[in-house]
Amino acid sequence: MIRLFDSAHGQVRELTLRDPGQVSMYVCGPTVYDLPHLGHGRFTLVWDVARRWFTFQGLLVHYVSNITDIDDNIITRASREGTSEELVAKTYEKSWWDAMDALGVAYPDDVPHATQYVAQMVELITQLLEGDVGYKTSDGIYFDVSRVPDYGLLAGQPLDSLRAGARVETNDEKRSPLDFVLWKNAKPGEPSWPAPFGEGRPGWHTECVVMSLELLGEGFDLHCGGFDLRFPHHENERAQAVAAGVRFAQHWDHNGWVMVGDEKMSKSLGNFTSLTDLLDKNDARAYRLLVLRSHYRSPIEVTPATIGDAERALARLDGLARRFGLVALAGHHLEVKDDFSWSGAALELYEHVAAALNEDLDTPKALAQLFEALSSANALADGGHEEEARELAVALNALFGALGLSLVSASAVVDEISQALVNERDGARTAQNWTEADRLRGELVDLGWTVEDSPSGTLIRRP
RNA sequence: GGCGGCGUGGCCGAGUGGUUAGGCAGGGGCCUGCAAAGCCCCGUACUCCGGUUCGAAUCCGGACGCCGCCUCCA
Repeated sequence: MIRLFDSAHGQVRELTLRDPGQVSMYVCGPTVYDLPHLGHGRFTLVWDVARRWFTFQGLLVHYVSNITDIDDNIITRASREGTSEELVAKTYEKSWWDAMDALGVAYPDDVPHATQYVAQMVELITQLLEGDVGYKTSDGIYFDVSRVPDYGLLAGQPLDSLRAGARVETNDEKRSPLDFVLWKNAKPGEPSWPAPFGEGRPGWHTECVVMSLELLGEGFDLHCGGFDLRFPHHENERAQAVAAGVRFAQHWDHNGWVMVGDEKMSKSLGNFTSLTDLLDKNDARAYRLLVLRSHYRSPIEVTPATIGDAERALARLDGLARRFGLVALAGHHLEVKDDFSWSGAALELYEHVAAALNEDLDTPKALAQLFEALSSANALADGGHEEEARELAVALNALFGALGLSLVSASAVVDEISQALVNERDGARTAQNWTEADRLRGELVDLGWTVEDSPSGTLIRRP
């Protein structure tokens, strides 16, 4: 049984599946008008981990995440740069997938682009207009939130109190400040599509509700995104589905914020803002580990210090991979439990990790258990219990892989000069010429190697 | 104004009323020719004030501080 927080209920609930053995999930993707930032990195990592974990346990996951390729921000950028909306979207979508690649976020099963679903959006809006839930103003079509009895479910507040706090600009034509735009009338020079109610383009909230239903069908299982999407975006998606008489997501979940200390973000302070930047400077796995280390609904702080901390922890994982010659897993491949064998300490570890992850995706708890097992594996090997140690190490590799973390044992290619120094040093050590051995170690270190002695002789690797 | 969250050891960060979270950094030890890697041991923390309880970081009340959402936003 998988239990997961449900934003619609404000508590952890069992994730009941529409089709047993299958999970249908929709994760709100980016609007591609700029480089991806740390927040994008977090939400993609969090839900990538959920997807991987569901898959690992044997569930068939249908994972859909969209690209919003038409939007005010895209239009603004295109006109500012004197280029087309299409080119802006293409450019930043490329950056998006490059970053996802680097992060080891697996490609979704489906990636709907908003511009490809305009016809279906027009259909939905037509239906809402017919029911008088949608209404015309001079600049477009709006949705009348008062027509949805439980509007405010995801916000956790009734309509009245939401309205009281509304900071939206007053628009005399709107029936309520909370009403949101379904369709924006075409403006000269902006992309637009034909519709019976007038040429224009869809509102953001309409895009996601249409795409998720189109690809996952009525009453799909899980709808996720960042905390800020809870209201109004997800509230409004849901409102449209309710008004259209369609069963929508059965479970809602939202991940927490990325903080960058209380300092303003700026390059001069060494704070990272763009994901692209972070990935240029650090091991991408460090961000995944950082994300896994705190609960997905808590805020996390991303600073050079916390990233560095995670990178050093990663070194221990890679040390295990080196010691046991483990093959790197994860990446684009989603691991499945049944591809590994489980018994003894490995099975026990799996069960503990599964218990943690199936209780609201408690990755910190799972990680604590994995790190403890990592020490055990090394201790067993130190004690000469090779078999047991190896079994545990293989299980650890599988479980880290289930979370999308690759353990890397491959050391850099050793050039001829370095290899000659290694050979020389082994000779010196055999001859017990410690002075010479130390001098040669110094040379290797100067060449940027980390030098370790082992039963089989000098080992060098890149730190 | 409404709704919600948070304040834990040097740092990050979990925590279901009583028994070790975990990681990083630091100290000691084992191993090693010396190192590195690895293993073992160590810090006895929980914003403050009351209360409930045999017992609270964990429940209740209050104070202080911080943050998020109510507008585009991951």
